[in-house]
Amino acid sequence: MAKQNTVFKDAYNRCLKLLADTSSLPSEPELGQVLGVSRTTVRAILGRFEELQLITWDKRKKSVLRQPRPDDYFPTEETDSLAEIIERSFMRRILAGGAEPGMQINELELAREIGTGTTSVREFLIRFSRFGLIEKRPNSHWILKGFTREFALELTEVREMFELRSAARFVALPDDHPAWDELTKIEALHREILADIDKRYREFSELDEQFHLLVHKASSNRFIVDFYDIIAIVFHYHYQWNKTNARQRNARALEEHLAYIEALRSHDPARAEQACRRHLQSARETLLQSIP
Amino acid sequence: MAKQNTVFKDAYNRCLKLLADTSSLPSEPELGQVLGVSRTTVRAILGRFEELQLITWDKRKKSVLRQPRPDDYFPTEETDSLAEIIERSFMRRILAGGAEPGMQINELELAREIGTGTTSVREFLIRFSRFGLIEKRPNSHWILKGFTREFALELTEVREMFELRSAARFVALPDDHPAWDELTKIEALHREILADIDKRYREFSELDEQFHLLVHKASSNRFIVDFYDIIAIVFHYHYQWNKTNARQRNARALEEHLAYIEALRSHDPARAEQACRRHLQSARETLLQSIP
DNA sequence: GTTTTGTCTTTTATCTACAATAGACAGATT
DNA sequence: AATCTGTCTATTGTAGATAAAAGACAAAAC
Repeated sequence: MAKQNTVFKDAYNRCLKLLADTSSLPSEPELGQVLGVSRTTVRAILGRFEELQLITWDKRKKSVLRQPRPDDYFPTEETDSLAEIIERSFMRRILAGGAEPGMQINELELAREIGTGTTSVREFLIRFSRFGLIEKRPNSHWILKGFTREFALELTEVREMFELRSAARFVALPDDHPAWDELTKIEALHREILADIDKRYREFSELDEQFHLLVHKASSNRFIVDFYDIIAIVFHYHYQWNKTNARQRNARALEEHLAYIEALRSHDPARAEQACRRHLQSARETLLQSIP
Repeated sequence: MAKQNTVFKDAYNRCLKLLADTSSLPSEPELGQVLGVSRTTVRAILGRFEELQLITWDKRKKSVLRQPRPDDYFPTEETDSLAEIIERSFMRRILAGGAEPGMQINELELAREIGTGTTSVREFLIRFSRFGLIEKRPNSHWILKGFTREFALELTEVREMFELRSAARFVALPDDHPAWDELTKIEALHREILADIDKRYREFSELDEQFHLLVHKASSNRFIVDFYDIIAIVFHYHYQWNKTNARQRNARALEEHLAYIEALRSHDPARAEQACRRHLQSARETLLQSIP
């Protein structure tokens, strides 16, 4: 295969959901907009719908014939892009598995294990290298620098610089800036989850990312915002991997976030800095605790 | 061609220089060490030397037969790695040429113009994307964000944060840390160049990079040190491109560096911060002046 | 006149292949 | 005993090919 048709399959599945709600579908360009794909892909989806007798399709008329059944959907494993598959595979190996710092990483071997071509693995490693966890020896292998204590300390040092700066910018944002609205939404979600913490504490991870990204964006600095990718990926996999006391940790972090949000709202730089520092301090401790 | 043999050609040229000074060459592993290549490449070089009757080669005996002539060397254009060629080509297009922000970048077209395969161009763009000058639309083209005023401001903002922090670490370095020795060497070079500024002001660019990298390394933080790559590449191409008042600008920067170095030597954090700020301020102004 | 569709071209994502390079191992040499 | 050489294998860097996806343009439909 030259290219996985995951874009098609994923858009197809999402389009099936749309189809469940209406009796006829909109125009091709509009569908493309909604699904975030090109007309070529939209037409491929419509073609398949027609084949499976889900719709009749004659130019502008696209009438729904029947409701989609569960087996009309493509299995979710097939809708992940290759890059996602490689990333997960790789992260599992280096975070969960006993991967020692200094270990060599072999493109060919990785590709064989994941069942993919070397090019994709190679491109992944190049992209991934900016996270500071691996390093290339030209004309030779990659070296795993490892998810070590030093890594975590260096990461949090920069994170703290960036987030303090961003928080300072945030409090100075004009009142009509859309960030305030988003902050309100995020705050509401915090309260919802806290109110039902025993059942919903797992939702924290995603919310955490949303919140901090919003703060970082206030910096209006692409380097600061981009750096948040590193933090996000580290915490993302870290949460998946280290689940001890998750409920309690998340509850605490939610409370800290609420205090932090309130401080941002106060427009008082000193208060914001204090709340930010307090939360970052405990985030750092949590991260460090999980590293042997 | 599957792979350019630039490693061979470059090592071959360097080995020719070694050959000019001795009557016999050391063992294969030792040569490999000196040249930074594997034994396979060393043996290829020795084989070529023998063919060209530069040496006789019988197992451990490698006797020099004649001095190398200028035409024994490979032309320097052939010793640059593909990545270097692509980088130069690309930077020329986006810095010198009238490349508008928002312009689309086409992998295939770039590859054709440079005369290389798409894979290499693609990998270059992925690596280059961390510099924040281009951005990928998945399944579609890259977008040039451009070397704009905002870019320069965002870059210098982070640079200033990082360098101030690094300078603060530098003054606290123990007296026996090797960085002090290197600082002494760099200072001496500054004085040499200043003493003959009219002829040697062009050497500043390289020295500037060396000096600031040394300071950044004091942070012991991979993210801070890695970020310096971005600054280095921007200033590198910027110096090549904007040569107005170069002599005067460089003289001023050299003086500022000397004050900065002295302040670092004083071990006084406040003095170091002041000197650092002063220099960064004028570096920022210089950079901004060159952007329309 | 604007939007949509049908058709066609171009570009990207990915695989495979192969020369250049690195690296491993046993036997030879000091 | 240590190092070096000869030989062999494995991996990387790069090109080229191809299906998937994007996108351009004119004719058709509203």
